[in-house]
Amino acid sequence: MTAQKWLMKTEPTTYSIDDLARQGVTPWEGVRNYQARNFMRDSMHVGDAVFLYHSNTSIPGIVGLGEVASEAYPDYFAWDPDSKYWDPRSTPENPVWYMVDIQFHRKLPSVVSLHTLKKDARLNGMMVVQKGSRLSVQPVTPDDFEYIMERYIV
DNA sequence: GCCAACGTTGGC
DNA sequence: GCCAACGTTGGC
Repeated sequence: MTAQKWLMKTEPTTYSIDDLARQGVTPWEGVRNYQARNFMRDSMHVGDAVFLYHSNTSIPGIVGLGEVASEAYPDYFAWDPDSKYWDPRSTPENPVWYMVDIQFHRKLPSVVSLHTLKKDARLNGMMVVQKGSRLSVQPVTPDDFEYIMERYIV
């Protein structure tokens, strides 16, 4: 079975592709949605390829490539009252939220915009182009991933 | 800044 | 268990 592929959103004002480029690898903390958590905890594995996506910005779209660098482990930011990701329901004994480490591969020379993805009929099954799609961690089919790589990413 | 879509919460 | 109210996401 081939490795799963993913799309992970981030708001560039919070954590951008440039921040990731600088850090190289980072814990992907702050995911507070059960479906997204389940994908990370149950289906992600080291080595899975990731599209890094900027949301809530002038040109939303895929801005870089990365890789899952750890299996899921508890998001310890949830235990820190000083963190904006604090959630008192989560404890070290009973973690509610999980995260993975993400390894930077490269920043794209130009954004593969959401607009571009939406225009391409070949991609109209993709989760991110669906109206109202808010999931910040999404699976991408190997077909769609490969197609985007070949068609839009040199 | 607006607002549609969605997820969560809590009263009943 | 239903569903209205509320909060958040994120495109535009």
